[in-house]
Amino acid sequence: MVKEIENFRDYLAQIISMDKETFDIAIKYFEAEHFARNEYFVHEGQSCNRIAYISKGLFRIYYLKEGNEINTCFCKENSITSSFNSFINHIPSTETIQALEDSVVVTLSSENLGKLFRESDIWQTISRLLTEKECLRLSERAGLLSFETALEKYKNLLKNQPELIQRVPIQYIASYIGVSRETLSRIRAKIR
Amino acid sequence: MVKEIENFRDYLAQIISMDKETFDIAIKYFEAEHFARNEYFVHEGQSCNRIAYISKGLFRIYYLKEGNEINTCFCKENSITSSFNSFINHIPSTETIQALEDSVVVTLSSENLGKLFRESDIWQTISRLLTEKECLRLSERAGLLSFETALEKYKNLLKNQPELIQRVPIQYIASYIGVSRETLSRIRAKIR
DNA sequence: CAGTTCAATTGACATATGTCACAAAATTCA
DNA sequence: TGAATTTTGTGACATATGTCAATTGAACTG
Repeated sequence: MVKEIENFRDYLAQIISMDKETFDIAIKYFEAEHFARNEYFVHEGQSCNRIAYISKGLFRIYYLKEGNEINTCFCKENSITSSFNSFINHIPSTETIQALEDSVVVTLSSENLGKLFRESDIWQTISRLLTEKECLRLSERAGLLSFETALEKYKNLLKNQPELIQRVPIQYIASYIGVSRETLSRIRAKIR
Repeated sequence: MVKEIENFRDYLAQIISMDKETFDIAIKYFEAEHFARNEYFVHEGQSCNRIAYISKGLFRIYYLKEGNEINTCFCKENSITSSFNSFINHIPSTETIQALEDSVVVTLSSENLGKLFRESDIWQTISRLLTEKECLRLSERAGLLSFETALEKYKNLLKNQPELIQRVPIQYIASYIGVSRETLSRIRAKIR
């Protein structure tokens, strides 16, 4: 089935214009994979040697802090997910990535990405642009976490990523915005 | 004076190995600049069309939130500073960058960076690697800001960037770790 | 060097948020 | 469908932190 590959093509087309052939040559390096709900893309401690374009579904990234799961990111369809630090620097991942819904992804191993780098400069550029996107996301998140009240942070999320509240359990949302489960629950009661 | 250019060369050498000539060709695009203490590299609202390698000195990055300055980053010698989102996407900066000490930098305009991209792939790679570094820094910062007590955050800073406490006014440190000036002051009193 | 401004500290107090315990609701799965 | 499990919501309470005000200390300036 090639639908997910086509989705990936469209996704990249939004980032950079690219010859059909350039992409087609790369297809051999891609791999379609299915993740059932609750399955793991990578576990903390494992090296994450591939990146995934999410064609369908939803993942969360979290790490453990004193036994509690801290969610740092929710990655939905038509975006990229990976444990970037692990992927880039070939070190064990400090975070776990888990499917929250049945998901279909297109993966690319770091080995194959290396090959693509050698085959065409465009992959180097794509990689840079995607990294820049990730940077932007992270700085927005850092801004959100500092100096906002729990209420403001939740409203902010409602504004920027309203679907998440429908698709992600509230307990996960809580740690994502840096408040306790109970506090978030009370905030939600107040807003209604 | 070329000392700051040589520092920049050494800095890049740590990131990627590079022909002497490749760097030398690029030198014509670089510009050495001095910033006196309290001078601004970029103001909020301005477009930040250049990036700076800091050969000597210290800068802070901050934005205004309800009249208060929120410091998001301190950039010291032998590192890069810029308002990245503005620089990359050619949009007005949401943040201000100010010298905290007399500083000497090597700047590169986005226009000239574009030229370098066309002259040699290596600048594309360097750009990606620097962006990846920035990503890492940001995700660490996000981790620090969420789910740490004020005390933990301060201790963390002491551990990871102890010089900052010597070089940066405490009030700036406070907003950097996301606590009030007064709270930080009390924490410091307790630790001693 | 005195005077002024700015930065850091400290106290008193209000409050937002975390924690623990339990109840209610929703979801899962046999 | 119904029991079991998980998730969400509430209450009571403790506490960390913010806010406002006053004080002390340091740094700059003429």
